Amino acid sequence: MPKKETTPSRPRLLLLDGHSLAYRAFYALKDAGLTTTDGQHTEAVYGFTSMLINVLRDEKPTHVAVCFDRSEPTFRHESYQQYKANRQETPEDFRGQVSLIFEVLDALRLPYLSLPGYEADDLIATLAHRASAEGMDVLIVTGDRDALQLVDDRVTLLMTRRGISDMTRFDPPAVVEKYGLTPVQYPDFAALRGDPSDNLPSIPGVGEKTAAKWVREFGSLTALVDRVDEVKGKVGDRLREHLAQVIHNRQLTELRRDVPLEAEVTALTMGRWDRDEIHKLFDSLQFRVLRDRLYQSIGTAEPEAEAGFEVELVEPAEGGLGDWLAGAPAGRVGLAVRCAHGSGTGSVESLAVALPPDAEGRRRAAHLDPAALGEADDAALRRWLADESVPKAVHDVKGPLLSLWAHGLDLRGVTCDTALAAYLAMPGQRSFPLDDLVLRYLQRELRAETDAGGQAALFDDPADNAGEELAVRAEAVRELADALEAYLEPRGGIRLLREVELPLVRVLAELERAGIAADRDHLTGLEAEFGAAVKQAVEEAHRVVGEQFNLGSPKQLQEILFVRLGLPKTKKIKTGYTTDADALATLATQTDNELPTILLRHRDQTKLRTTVEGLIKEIADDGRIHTTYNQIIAATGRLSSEKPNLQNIPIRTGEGRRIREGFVVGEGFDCLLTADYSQIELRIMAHLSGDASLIAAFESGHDFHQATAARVFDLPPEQVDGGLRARIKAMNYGLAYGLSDFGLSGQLGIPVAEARALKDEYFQEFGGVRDYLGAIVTQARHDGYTETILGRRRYLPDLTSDNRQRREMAERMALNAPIQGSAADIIKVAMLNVHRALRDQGLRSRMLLQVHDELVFEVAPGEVEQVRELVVREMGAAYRLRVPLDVSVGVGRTWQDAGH
DNA sequence: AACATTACGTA
DNA sequence: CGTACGTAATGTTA
Repeated sequence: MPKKETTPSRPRLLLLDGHSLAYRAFYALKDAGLTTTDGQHTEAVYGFTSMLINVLRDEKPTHVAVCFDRSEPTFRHESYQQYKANRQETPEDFRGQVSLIFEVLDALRLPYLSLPGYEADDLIATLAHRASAEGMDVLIVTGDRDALQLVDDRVTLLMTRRGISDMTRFDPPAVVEKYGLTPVQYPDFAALRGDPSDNLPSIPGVGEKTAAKWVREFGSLTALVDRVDEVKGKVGDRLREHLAQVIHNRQLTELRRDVPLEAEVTALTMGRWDRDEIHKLFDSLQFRVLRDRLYQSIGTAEPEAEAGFEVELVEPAEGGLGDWLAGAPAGRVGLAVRCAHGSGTGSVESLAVALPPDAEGRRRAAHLDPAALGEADDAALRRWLADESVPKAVHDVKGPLLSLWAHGLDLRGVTCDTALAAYLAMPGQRSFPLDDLVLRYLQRELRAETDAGGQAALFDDPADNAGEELAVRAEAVRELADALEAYLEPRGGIRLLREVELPLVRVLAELERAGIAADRDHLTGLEAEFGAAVKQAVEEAHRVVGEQFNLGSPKQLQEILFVRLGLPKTKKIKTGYTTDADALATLATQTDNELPTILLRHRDQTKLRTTVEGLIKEIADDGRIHTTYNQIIAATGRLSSEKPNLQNIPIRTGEGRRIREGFVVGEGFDCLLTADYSQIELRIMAHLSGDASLIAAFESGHDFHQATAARVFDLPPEQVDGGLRARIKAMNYGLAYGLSDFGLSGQLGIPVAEARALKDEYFQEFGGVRDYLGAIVTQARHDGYTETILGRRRYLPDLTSDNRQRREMAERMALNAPIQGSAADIIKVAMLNVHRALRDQGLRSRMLLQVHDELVFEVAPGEVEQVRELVVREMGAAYRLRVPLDVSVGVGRTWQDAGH
C-alpha cells in the first residue's frame, strides 16, 4: 500500500519552557479561580495543558521536550549573587501545580527535563542548537523574551502575549520588525537595558529605546564597547560609568548552548498515550472540556493502532440459522445487540453474532433482525440465546438482556461481560466505551479491517454497513473478553467477575424490570403540600427583605445576606461565601434576622418538592417506578441508582419520610418487606482490624455505639448518656472515612484539642483499629491498590503524590475503600443468595430495591414469614465475619411502614 | 446547548 | 480539613 503522497517534511522539535508557561497560565487564569471541588488550584495546569493541546494540534511536532527550571542555584547565581534575588515567593495557590503538570506530561507520554545548575532557557538553547545540527525544525514556546536570541532560519519562537492562548510567532524578520534588532543582537540589547525580573541592573536614564538605538547604531555590544567614547551626552557618561556592569550583564543574558544534557534530540519522541491514565488524571483535575478537546483535536493524530477487525459477514440461508449456529467452531461467541433500553425495559433493533475462528482462521459473523426471522429461525435463535451451554461474551449485557426480554427472548450462557471485566480491572474509571477498551487491551481500532482486496464494495448499502459495524463489535467483544480475563486472572479478579458481578446482572435486570409500585395520588398530594410551603417561604422571604429575588440562586442570596443585610460572613467558596444549610443554621443563631430560618425552610421544602416531582415523572404506565442500577460506576464496588435515584429517598425527617409512603405494595402482593444490615461497615472494620475490644462490643448485645462509648469512658453501658454516645458514634463512623481531628471537632462542635484527646482516648481502647487503619495505607502505598474481602481492588496512585492535598485525599480513600467495598461485596452476595433461595423455594415474592445496606422486597400473599426467615438467613450468611452480620426486618404496606 | 457551580438527599 | 453516589436549579460559556 502506498503511503500518503505528501513530501516527507523535516522532523519538527517542539520545545516548551515549563515554568515560564505555567506562571503565565497561572496569572492569566488567577481571577477565574480554577480549583477542583476538593480545593486544589489548577490554573497553571489547566492553562498549560490547554496551550499544550493547541500547540500540538496546530504545529504537529514529531518531537517534543518540556524544559523546567530547578530550584538549585544556577551558574548565573554563581557569577552574580543577586541574580533573580528580587523574585517574589511562589504564590501559595501555585504550589503543587508543577507536579500536576508533570503528571499531565507523564500521561501524555511527553518527555520533560531539567538539570541542576541550568535554567529551562539554557536547556532549550542547547536542544535547539543540537536539533538544528541534526537538520530538524525547531519551535520554541515560552513567555520569556530571552529566547528571542535563538531564532534563526530553522528555529521559530512562539511567545505568549499577555494571556497564554494568544501567541506571537517570531521568525528572524518578525524579530527585526518588532524590536528593530536581529535575534543575535537581542542579548546585547538585554544587557544594556537590564532586566528587573532577573534583577540585572540597568543604566540610569537608559531604557529600551536607547539600548536598542545603540545596538542598531554600533551593530553589537562589542562594537559599542570599543567605541564607547563616541557616545555623547549625559547618557554616554552613564554608560561609561556602568560599562563593567553591562559587560557582566551580557554574560548572563547569553543562553548556554552547551548544557551537558544526556538526552539525544532524536529520542525526544511522543509516546503512545495511555487513555486510561489520561481519563483518570483529567477526571481528577476535573478537566472535562479539555479532555474532549484533547481527543477531538489530536486524538486522531496520535500514533494509534493501525489494525481493525477482520470479520466475514455471512447471511445464513432462510431456515438455516439453527444449523449455522450449531455448526459454529467450538469456543465463546461474541454477541452485540443494537438496542434501546431504560426504565426496566428495552427494544432490540438487531443483533450480531461473531463466531470463534474456524480451522482456517476465518472469522464469520451474522447480523440478524430477530423480528424479521421465519418461524424456524426464530425458534433456533430463541433456543440458542437461552442455551446456558453456549458461552457468550457481551459488552454491558444488562441493557441487551432487558431488551431481549421485552421481545420474549432470554439470554443465558454469558461467561464474560467486557464492561464488567473492565470495571474490575479499572474500578476508578467511570465509563467503558468498547472502542477505548479495544484500543487499550487489543491495540486495535473498532472498525473493520479494510484490506487491499477491497471487500468494502459489498457494503455500500447503509443497512449492510450497520450490519458490518455490529459484527465488528461482536468480534471485538469476543476477542476483548479473552484479553480482559487474561488481565484479571493473575490479579484475582476472575472469581469476583464470574461468581458475583456476572450473575448479579440478571438479578439487577429483574429488579429494574419489576420496579416498585407508586401511589400517584399520595405523591401528587405531597407535591401540592410542599409546593404551598415553598410559595409561603418565598413570600415571607420577599417580605422580610422588602424586595423580590430568586431564593434558589446562591448568587442572589449572597448579595442579599452579606451585602444588603450585612450578616456575618460564612465559609469562603469560589464565588464568595457559602449559603449552605450549615451556614444558614449558624446565621440563624448568630443574628436576630428571621431570613436564614425562612431560607432553610424554603430549601427543605423545595428539595422535597423536586424529589416528589422527579418521582412522579418516573411513574411508568404500569404504575411503577423502574430505576436503573449502574454496576460499573462506583469506584468502591457499590451500585448506584439513577432515573430516578432510589438510593437517596429522604428518611431523616418526618416530612421526608412521607415520601416513602408513596412507595407501596403492588397489586397481587401482600406487603413490602425491608431488610437491612445494621452497622455493616463498622462490623467490617471490626472484622478487618481484628480488634478484640471492638469485636467484644458487637457481641455484648448492647447498642453498639453505647457499648463502645462505655469501653472508651470506662463506664457501665447504662451510664453512657446521649452526649457521650453521640461523640463516640461520630468517631465510629468518622474513622472509616479518614476523619481528621479538625473534622471531628467541627462535627461535634468541640475544640480541635478536645477532638484529638477524644481520638486518643478511643484508640487507647481500640488500638487494633488504629493499627489496622495505618497498615491499610502503608500496604496500599506499597501495592498501589487496596482490596476488599472478595479481592475487589481500588487503585490509588496518588498515595505517592508529592502534592499533599492529593496524597491525603488518596489516604482517606484507601481507608474507606476496603470497608465500603467489602460491604458492597457482601450485599451483592446476599442478593444473589436471596434471589436463588426465593426461586429454589418456589416463592412468588421478589426483590425490588437495593439501597447499599438494605433490600426491599414485595411479598406475595401468604409468604411473609417464609420470606422473612429466608431473607434473614441468606443475608446473615452471605459472608462469615468475625462478628455476626445482624439483619433487621420490617413489614408494611408502604416503604415507610416497612422501615424500622 | 453544554458545562460549571452550588446545594442536598441517601448509605 | 469524612467516603461513595445522582439530581436539580442557576449561571456561564461556546
